[in-house]
Amino acid sequence: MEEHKQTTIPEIFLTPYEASAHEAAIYQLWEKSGYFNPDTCIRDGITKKDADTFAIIMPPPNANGRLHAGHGTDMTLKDILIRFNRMRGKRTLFLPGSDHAGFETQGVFEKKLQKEGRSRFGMDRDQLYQEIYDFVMENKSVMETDLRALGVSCDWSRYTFTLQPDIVERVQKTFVKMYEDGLIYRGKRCIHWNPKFKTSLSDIETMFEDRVEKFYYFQYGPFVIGTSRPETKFADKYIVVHPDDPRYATYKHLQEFEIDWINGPIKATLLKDEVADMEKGTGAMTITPWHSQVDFELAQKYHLPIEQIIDWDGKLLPVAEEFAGMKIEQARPLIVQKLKEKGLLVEIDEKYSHAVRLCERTSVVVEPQVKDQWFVRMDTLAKMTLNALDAKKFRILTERHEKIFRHWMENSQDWNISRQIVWGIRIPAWFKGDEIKTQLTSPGTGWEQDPDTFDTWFSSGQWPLVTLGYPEKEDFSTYYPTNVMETGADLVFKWVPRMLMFGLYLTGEVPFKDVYFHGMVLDKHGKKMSKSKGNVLSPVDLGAEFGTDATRMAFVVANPPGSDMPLSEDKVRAYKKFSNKLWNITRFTVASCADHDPETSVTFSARDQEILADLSAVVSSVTSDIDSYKMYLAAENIYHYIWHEFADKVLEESKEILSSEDENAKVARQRVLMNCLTTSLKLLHPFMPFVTETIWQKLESAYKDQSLLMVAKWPTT
RNA sequence: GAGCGAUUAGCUCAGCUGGUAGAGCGCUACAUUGACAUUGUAGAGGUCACAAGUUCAAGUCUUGUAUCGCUCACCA
Repeated sequence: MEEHKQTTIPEIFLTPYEASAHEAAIYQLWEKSGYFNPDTCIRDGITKKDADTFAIIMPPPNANGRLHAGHGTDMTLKDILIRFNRMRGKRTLFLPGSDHAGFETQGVFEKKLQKEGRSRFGMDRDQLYQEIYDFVMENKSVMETDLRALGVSCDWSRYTFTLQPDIVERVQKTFVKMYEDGLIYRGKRCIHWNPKFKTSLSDIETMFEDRVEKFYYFQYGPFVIGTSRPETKFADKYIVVHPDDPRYATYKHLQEFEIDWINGPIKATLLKDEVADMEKGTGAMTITPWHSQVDFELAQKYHLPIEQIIDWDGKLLPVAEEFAGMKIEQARPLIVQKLKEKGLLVEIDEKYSHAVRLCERTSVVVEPQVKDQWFVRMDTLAKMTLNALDAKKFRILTERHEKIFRHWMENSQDWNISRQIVWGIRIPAWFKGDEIKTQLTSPGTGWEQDPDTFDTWFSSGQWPLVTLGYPEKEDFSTYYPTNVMETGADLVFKWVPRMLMFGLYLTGEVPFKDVYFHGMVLDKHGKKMSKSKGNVLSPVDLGAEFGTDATRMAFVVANPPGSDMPLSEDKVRAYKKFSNKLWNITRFTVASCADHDPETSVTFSARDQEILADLSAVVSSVTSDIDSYKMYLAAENIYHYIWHEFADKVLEESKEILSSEDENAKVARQRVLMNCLTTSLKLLHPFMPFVTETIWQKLESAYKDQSLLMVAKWPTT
């Protein structure tokens, strides 16, 4: 008997589970089957032609680097949903792609240029574009390899890149349509300017940093004004005070003063306006419309002249006279010194703390500048989106994020979509003198195309539409709207609202029904992962060391929607042990059932029935948990069942029955065990696809409804 | 400055519509050629941040306080 068992256990089970020995081959098996593509599933009769659809558009990882822990969570959660629904017989599409990530990629590339002692300025536009293109293509393939390593079951035949010609054309057409509909306008506004990378930025591409700096008080005629930026004050000719400020009651609105200023006498005018804050400093300020949004708006209100003080490189212009050509940091102390010598410096507050706006990607201090740019008018689109939310056309799974989302939507400013970089989709607008035309091809001789490109979010905002081939392709009518948008909470403003706005605007329908935000992956102490702290865990490296399945489990368990999750190697290691536990459970079960004939009829004992009922209960709870996006509970549930119920209790108590003389009882129990095993493998497959499929491949075909577990039928109760 | 969240066993966290606390890891003891030491069995460990309130009954609802964290914001 012992010898018989030895020969029927596949040899593979005799040594511990070694993930790296199986994963690549298993992925190849899946990919070769063609079943990542729903059309192939229909062709082979695995999925019914009229089955419900389940579609997820992959948030395109930026085509400029490797996958990080954030992607790990992201991809794992989506792949679980996809595998689950595929096994349930839905027409399931996971559509992959990558994003050119305009400014970010160009930033990465410019660093590379810098190392080589080169600069993009002065480079030919087409040459620069081509070089970045080659650079991105190289990195793109790395990213695709990483996705495969994570076991992501996406349909590679539908792979989309944001700069491929049909996508570019679609995005440009949207621009033209929006311009015609009055949702896009070109206007001179005070925008965020990055003087180092020489491009404008939208609000969401900037961030604030609290800094303690000097705050200066200067005598400005009869007033004392405060400023943290003396270098912008050369051309300030208007003082603003609050109309109710008693300190300035004796002065009149529009009263003029002859005063001595940095570079000599000037004529200044008093404005009384409520924007002035009486609590702030002396309650009096001068305005610099070209370099401040508030001041710019005030200048527009009173039709004041505006003048540029700082150039596009961040250097002072001739208006600064002796300081012209100087960088701000260099000029500031000299200007203060000069004012001090003139007796105009009243006081310096050394500990003034305020928020400084920085470029989110490069941490360069942003300089407000007035510039002609293209803007998307947000009011109509935001309202459209909020209406859809109110009408429950889509829902945000976490209440907290819904609040945040609403608040942002209600307060969103017009969106600057032009960028002064080459890496992106060129804006299809043409200029001839003061004339403007928006169309995809040149209107004729004498017309110059706008050199600017779109903000990345202008194209990725249309991602669900363009990937599915809006408006004419069949995929669009089949899979739009998609089921769920699962993405990082950091995209609650950047990406999600834009997809909703574009989707609703162009099709009248939301692009997805549910929005699932996952939190950030933190290190084991709950700190942000960052290269400088050296606490970064790469999903690919973790997968190589502990197995991809273990890594996936670590990303899912205890990771409820909306909250951040600490991750440690210990956690991953725990699930590596679990892979091996499952491996040994299989070894024991298969060995114990080697002489079992799956065709014979059996009579279950009361205990057998109880075991099967328990199994059923697990099936239904795992199913409903995933259905309600509680993957974190489902994963724990199936883990707990397999280890502490199936292995610790069922298998242990079965040992006696399996070695007993009661042939009927033994055969029935064997049937029960094989049932528990195959059902467990199915339930666990979405979470731990590799080890479950590896085992499945070694099971006798009589126990399988499909030769690939990936497309086996999800158990029902 | 505003908003939001968190505070439960040493660590990381579950505890849905209120009824006298749970999981994983860790720890302790014991077991070991018997599917698996990437193991099993047993066990220790918490006045659920603090204060007040509602209730027959409160981690669970209300209010306030404290600490931590996140996000947003045109403060000269």
